[in-house]
Amino acid sequence: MHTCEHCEARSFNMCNALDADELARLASIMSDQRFEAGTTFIEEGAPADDLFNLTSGTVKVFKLLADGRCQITGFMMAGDFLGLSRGGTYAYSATAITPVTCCRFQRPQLRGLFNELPKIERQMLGLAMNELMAAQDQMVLLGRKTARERIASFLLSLSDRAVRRGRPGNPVELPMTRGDIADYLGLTTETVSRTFTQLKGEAVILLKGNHGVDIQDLDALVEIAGQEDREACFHPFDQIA
Amino acid sequence: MHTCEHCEARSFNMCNALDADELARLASIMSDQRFEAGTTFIEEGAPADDLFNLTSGTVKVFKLLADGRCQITGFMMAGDFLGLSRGGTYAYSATAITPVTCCRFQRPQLRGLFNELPKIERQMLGLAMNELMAAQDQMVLLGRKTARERIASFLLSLSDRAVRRGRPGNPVELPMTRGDIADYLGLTTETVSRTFTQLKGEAVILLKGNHGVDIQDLDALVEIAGQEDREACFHPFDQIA
DNA sequence: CACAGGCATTGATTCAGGTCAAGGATTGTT
DNA sequence: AACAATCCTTGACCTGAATCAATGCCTGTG
Repeated sequence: MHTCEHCEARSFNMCNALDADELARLASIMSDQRFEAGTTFIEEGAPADDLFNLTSGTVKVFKLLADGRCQITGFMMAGDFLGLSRGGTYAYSATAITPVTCCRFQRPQLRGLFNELPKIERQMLGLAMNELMAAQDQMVLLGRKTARERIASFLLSLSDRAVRRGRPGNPVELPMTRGDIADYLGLTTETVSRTFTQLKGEAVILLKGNHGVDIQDLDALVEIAGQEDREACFHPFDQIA
Repeated sequence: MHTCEHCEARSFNMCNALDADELARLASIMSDQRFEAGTTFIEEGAPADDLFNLTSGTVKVFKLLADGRCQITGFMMAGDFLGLSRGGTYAYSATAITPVTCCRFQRPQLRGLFNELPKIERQMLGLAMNELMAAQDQMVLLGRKTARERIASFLLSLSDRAVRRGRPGNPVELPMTRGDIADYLGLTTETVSRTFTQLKGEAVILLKGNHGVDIQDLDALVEIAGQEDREACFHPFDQIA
């Protein structure tokens, strides 16, 4: 049984602000859950009964067009929450790309807890704002960056996220496939592959099998990504006011 | 002097949940402000001292790359809030594209009010979630839709927003320039113009000068936009839980 | 260990949308 | 009314990334 006190995701998720008693209260309405790699546990359009808070593993969040085109709107990791709804149904689908553990909440119960512990609500507002800012960065990437810039930005942002979670920023772990990366960056598998090869040829990165990239020349990568505001990239707990 | 009781934005912004006393409390820390068309009143990177709540007019929110490429992340209208910050500085720039009126709050004071009136915080969480879902839709558009699909989706979403604000959904008002539309949809001015011309040629729309579009064949436009989930498009007050 | 199925790379070719360039239509100003 | 100044449209051409098509490489399974 998972206990919140030892949760490795605790320092950067919605539980962060809670003391031991409040944590126990939260735990009482929560159930631990595990999903195998490949499991789609949220389906766009299905009744949005639950909310999830990831504690380990990586999840892809995506939307599909009628003809099968896919846009991945984010890769979720420990501390991220999942389950946005629109009119009572999920706004997107979510599939585990590695084995995943998470806390599961039923909506009505969580709503009750919000009234009891407004701190949680505030914490979630902060998380939502951060996600909104990340979404805006992604719009810049999708609307205005070249394939090369997209790949460079992607590697840097994965590296940053790893560091923020207390893991090494290099080499970068890529749990997802080339196809997933393409669906996240608005490209095709082939273009992703070609761009990796190109950066490898320039000695900017080194490919370590299919799921790892060693950054050999960080400055060059930052230069290519063209995002002046790199360090400003993610204050963990900005609040709206 | 503007009074909250008669505010036309009240029914769809963060003040929605407040009673008369609470509204007065809010008004006490707020100042009315007006900006002429063309005024950039939020600059990315500047100290984020204020938060704004639009009451009329249209604002473009955008981010710039070092070489001048621009991505507009949203057009804000009555009821929308502005002023997201990251590490104490604004996360984007904002320019009025029509004359704009808004309520201005100083951050520290608003923070104090959040503690007093948690209802506001909840209301803002709902607004933020809605914005996040809109951002995800925009990622699908930017990453995976064709120019034709983008333009059709754009016209429909403007029409929907007008209806939600109690205005006619047709003809659609376009206060922004072709260049702004391009910067929002990840296209160029020329492609926007050509696509309008093409849709006009197919009798799907009718151009009414530079700032109006008459939708002649709504079904065709919906078909072209390819967004199955049109009616689900924006429950005004979905809450996180 | 072998082998099957998915995943990744690479090459050849195409095409949607970008770029460059020239007029035409609005809009606000004196 | 004449004018800039800006915005919009249209045309000709180009190019970055998509598509089509092999082939090679992992990785998990019996």
